[in-house]
Amino acid sequence: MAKPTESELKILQILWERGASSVREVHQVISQNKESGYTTTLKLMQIMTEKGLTTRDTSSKTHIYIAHASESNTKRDLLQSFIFNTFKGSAKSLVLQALGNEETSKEDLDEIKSLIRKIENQGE
Amino acid sequence: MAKPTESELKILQILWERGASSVREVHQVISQNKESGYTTTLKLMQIMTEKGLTTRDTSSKTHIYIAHASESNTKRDLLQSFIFNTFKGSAKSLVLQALGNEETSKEDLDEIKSLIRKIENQGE
DNA sequence: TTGCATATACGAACAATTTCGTATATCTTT
DNA sequence: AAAGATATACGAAATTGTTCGTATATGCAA
Repeated sequence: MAKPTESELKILQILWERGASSVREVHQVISQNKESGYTTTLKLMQIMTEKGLTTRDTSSKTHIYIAHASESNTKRDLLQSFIFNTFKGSAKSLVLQALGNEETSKEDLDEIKSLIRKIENQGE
Repeated sequence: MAKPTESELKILQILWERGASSVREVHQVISQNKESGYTTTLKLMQIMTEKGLTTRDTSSKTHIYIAHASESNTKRDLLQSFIFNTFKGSAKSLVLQALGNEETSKEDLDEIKSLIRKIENQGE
């Protein structure tokens, strides 16, 4: 699956969240944060379909688009290459930086600890 | 500080690691992984200087470049916007994904746990 | 059935990034 | 001092991504 650009990712996120949607629906969500033309969104979604990032149902006048790239795979790949480019491939560096930077709530920390425990116990 | 592009980041990483370097030195490192012309690297480093990402000592024929963007700030900013774009701003999601994806060594997990403990004790 | 609202198709402008060729200056060696 | 090696400067092509205008088709309402 091709790596989505930043704009394409935004559209994928909307499709993942809303499920199958028309261009107008997607464009409405985008317009909430950013001024942009309707045909810009249309064109992007057409390109995404060419790339295989989305598929669409063209049986009625209003085409309905569906994310074809899965959320988990896409995020995994993007994270992978981000770690490679920015942290020389070290997931640990990334995690330490991320936890160090932000205010992380007690609940979030608990969740992370719980995952670590699970990983640690896998070898048994 | 302007956000570096992917190529610029690669150069910054080299400067962070090697310290002050000439264009040729940087280009030699880049050439190990990827075929590319010398003047390409030169041009990039000139642009980076315009942007303020690097400074240079032009007192001798061979200019010596120095990273001006700090490693920690740059990585923090890049991580910030990556989390925003890809994980809707949730550092927790990113960490869970990163730990889930990769084989993380026992030592790395210990280090992460230790940081978590430190964060947890900060409020006391 | 005519006209208005709304859709898609598609070329092309624009912008940002990357790449490189060529001109020219500066050392170093003979 | 001349020649060769090595540097920078800089314009511009090539590439990739984003944005939009305009043409045209389709459905709906009066």
